Amino acid sequence: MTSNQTQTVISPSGQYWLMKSEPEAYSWQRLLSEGKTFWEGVRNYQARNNLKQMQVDDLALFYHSVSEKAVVGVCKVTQTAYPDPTDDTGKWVVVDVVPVETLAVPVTLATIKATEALAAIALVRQSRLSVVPLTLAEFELILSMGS
DNA sequence: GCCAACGTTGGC
DNA sequence: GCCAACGTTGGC
Repeated sequence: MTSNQTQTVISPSGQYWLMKSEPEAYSWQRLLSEGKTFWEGVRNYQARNNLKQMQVDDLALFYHSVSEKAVVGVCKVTQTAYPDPTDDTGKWVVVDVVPVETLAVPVTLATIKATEALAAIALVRQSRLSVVPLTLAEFELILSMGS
C-alpha cells in the first residue's frame, strides 16, 4: 500500500459496482457504526447475478435511494456470494461489505443525470436494479465529484 | 401520492 | 410459450 488513495480507488479485479439502499432500511451511517454487513434482501435475478460476480476487494459506491437519491460512500467486498441467511428458498445470495470512505460531498442523482460523462450509467438506465456494475471511469468520476 | 418501468405470476 | 394482470421499485 503506497497511499490511502491507491487503496481506495483500485479494485484488483477491475470490477466496480453501485449498490442501492433506502436509508430508512439500511443507511450508510449504520454501516459505518456496525463496521460490516451482509448485503441482504436482493430478490432480483439480474442483481443476484451481479452479486455473484463480485470478487473480494471489489469496490462499490453506496447509494441512498428514494428519500435521498445520492451516492454517499464507498464500500468494499470482503466475502464473495453465499446463501442469503434471510431467505428460505436457497435461491438468493448476499456478499459481505465494509465501509471504506465517506464522500465529502454526496453526489446526487440530479448531478449524475446532468453530467454528460455519466449518461450511460446503469444507475439511470436501469433505475430499478439494486446492484449495478460501473466502469472504472464512472466510478472514478463520481468519487472525484464527491471529494 | 402518482405513475412509469419492469419483473413475476398464472391462465390459456 | 404467450400474454394479461398484478406487484414492486423508485423517481418525480
